[in-house]
Amino acid sequence: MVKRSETSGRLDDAARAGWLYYVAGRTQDEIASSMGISRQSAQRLVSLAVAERLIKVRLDHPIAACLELANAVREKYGLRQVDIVPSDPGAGATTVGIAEAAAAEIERWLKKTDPIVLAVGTGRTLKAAVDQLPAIECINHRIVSLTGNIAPDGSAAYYNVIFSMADAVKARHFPMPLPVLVTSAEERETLHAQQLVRSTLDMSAQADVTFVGIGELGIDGPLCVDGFLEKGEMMELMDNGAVGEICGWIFDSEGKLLDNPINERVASAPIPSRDTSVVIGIGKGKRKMKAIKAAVTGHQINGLITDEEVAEYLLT
Amino acid sequence: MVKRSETSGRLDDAARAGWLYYVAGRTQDEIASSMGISRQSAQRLVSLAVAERLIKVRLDHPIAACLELANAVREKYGLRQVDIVPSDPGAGATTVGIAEAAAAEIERWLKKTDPIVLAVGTGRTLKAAVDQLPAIECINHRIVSLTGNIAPDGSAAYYNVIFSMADAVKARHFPMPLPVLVTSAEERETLHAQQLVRSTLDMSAQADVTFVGIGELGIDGPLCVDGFLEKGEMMELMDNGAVGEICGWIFDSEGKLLDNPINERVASAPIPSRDTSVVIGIGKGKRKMKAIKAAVTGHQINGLITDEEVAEYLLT
DNA sequence: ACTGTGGTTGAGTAATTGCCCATGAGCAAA
DNA sequence: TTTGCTCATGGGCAATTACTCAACCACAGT
Repeated sequence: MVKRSETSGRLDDAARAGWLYYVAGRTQDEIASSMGISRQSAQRLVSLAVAERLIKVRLDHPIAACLELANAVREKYGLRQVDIVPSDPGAGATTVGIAEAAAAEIERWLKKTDPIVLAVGTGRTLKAAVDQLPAIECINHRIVSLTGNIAPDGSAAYYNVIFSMADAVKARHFPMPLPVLVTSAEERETLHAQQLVRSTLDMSAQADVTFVGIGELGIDGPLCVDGFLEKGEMMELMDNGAVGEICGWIFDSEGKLLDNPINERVASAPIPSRDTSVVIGIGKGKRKMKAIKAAVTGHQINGLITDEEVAEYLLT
Repeated sequence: MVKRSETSGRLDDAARAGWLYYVAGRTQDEIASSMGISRQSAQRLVSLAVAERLIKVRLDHPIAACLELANAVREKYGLRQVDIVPSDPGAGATTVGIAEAAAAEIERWLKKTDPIVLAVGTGRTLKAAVDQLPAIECINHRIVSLTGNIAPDGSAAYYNVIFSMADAVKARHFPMPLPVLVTSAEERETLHAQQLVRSTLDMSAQADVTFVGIGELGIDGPLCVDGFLEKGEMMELMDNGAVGEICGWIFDSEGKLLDNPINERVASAPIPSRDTSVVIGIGKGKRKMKAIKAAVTGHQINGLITDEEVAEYLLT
């Protein structure tokens, strides 16, 4: 039995219980008696292990349907890489499944031995993916955020994922000390000219791989919900043909960045080159379908992680 | 509600069901209805996915390796219980880690409500473990020492752990009022025939659980250091194949007790039955490896608390 | 010392899952 | 066509697990 120091002891016990349950296949009763605790406590430890993401489950079998879809989507849109996860008919717009898949992909990159620059955008889906990451130590890599970490109300933006990532991944990380939207193009110029910002922007342009969430527009889309845009602004954007955004950059149904006042105020770094690096978009669900189709059509991204439902839509 | 065609393999369905169950966290009922099959079939698919190793579970925590080692050691040597603590490469032959683990295990037994007889041996490791015990009150239990409490020079032996234990644990405790080694087999008979000794011996034979240290031989081993044996005697023993001792009982590399004059002079109680009770050996470190391997091979013990280093050695 | 708060525990109970078994479909051999 | 075999199926039920709740404990702030 591993040492039972007060604080870390609980997680140790949780890990032990989780291992006995999932890996060794013991029942919770057996675990309880072997650890000298009650059955209920054993159950709690097991669910704690799950809640703390100590237990990672992955499916080691390419579901043929998903593979076929992935291939078809990749060919049709000329993408470098496509991952399709099964749709979960019950759960609606949640991040279940896609987060794990994205985390696995991120992990794959981080395990490379050669130093890489990994850029991340923002969004709930990406946040969920990052939360699935195990602890990794990769001193050689650098992680850079494409988007600002300051919310409209001045607080640190919750969905700025680089901080969550720093918790799990031991690597140098470079946040972007800017708001997401500034008040004018001129202000953006000024801010971007600062030395600190400048170097972060330069680094992001050299990213080897980039993970971004794909956001849909609409009055219940993230830009409105998180208070970046007013309802009125959103309606106007949509009237002008906007269908989605990546890191705040708004694009139309062809995937072309819109030439409008909002995009001039976006303080995010430009999306790294799709010619020389891998830019993987993450998103699923009916509401994001149009945005995703636009993003792949206009080559805002050259990699995609999504679900069956969206994949089938992309093929129609 | 997608009906699977027969052509798509059964394993695909299993993978899908397994994914929905383990990754998406749906119940088997939900999976059944979304795949258009009965709940039972869904259950079968899920267990098929597990049986076919489509589902891989891993524990993302440092103790995972220890648990796997423990399982492997337990199976290989047919032990009832094995605890492995992480090796601390910095600390050499100290009791760091293992003492806490052993204390936790002792505590677990003492917390039982049904009255038990707990027997203890001797040794530095066991002493360190007992020192880690918190104050416990357990009037119903009895604690009995297997070994004498009189050192070769006539003083009370420091490493007789039952007195340390009595400080922390409020329970009736029964030391063994004897030397560890007597001068001859005849003297042992005489002493053991005494009423007081007799009853303690009888009680030790009924122990529900026993904790013993595992001692290595050698001129810097405990038997020599504590003055029980002369250098010359030790060398002779080792020439005769002795590799370790438990409570003074010396055994060879197969774990068989040696049939020699020293063992005839050991005044300790016999090690309680490994068929009807739990006898947990405690020890770690390179120097004890051979002794530990012998003890588990010869079933001198049926439980083990050790460290990763020894566990790996045991598996070679 | 008092008290509220956060966290843990075991009991009880509802939900979920694992497994046995009778049934019947599919199929090859008689 | 019949027989015998295999195997998937769903019903039923026992085992197992998840969740709720009240009680309890430790502790920080009056």
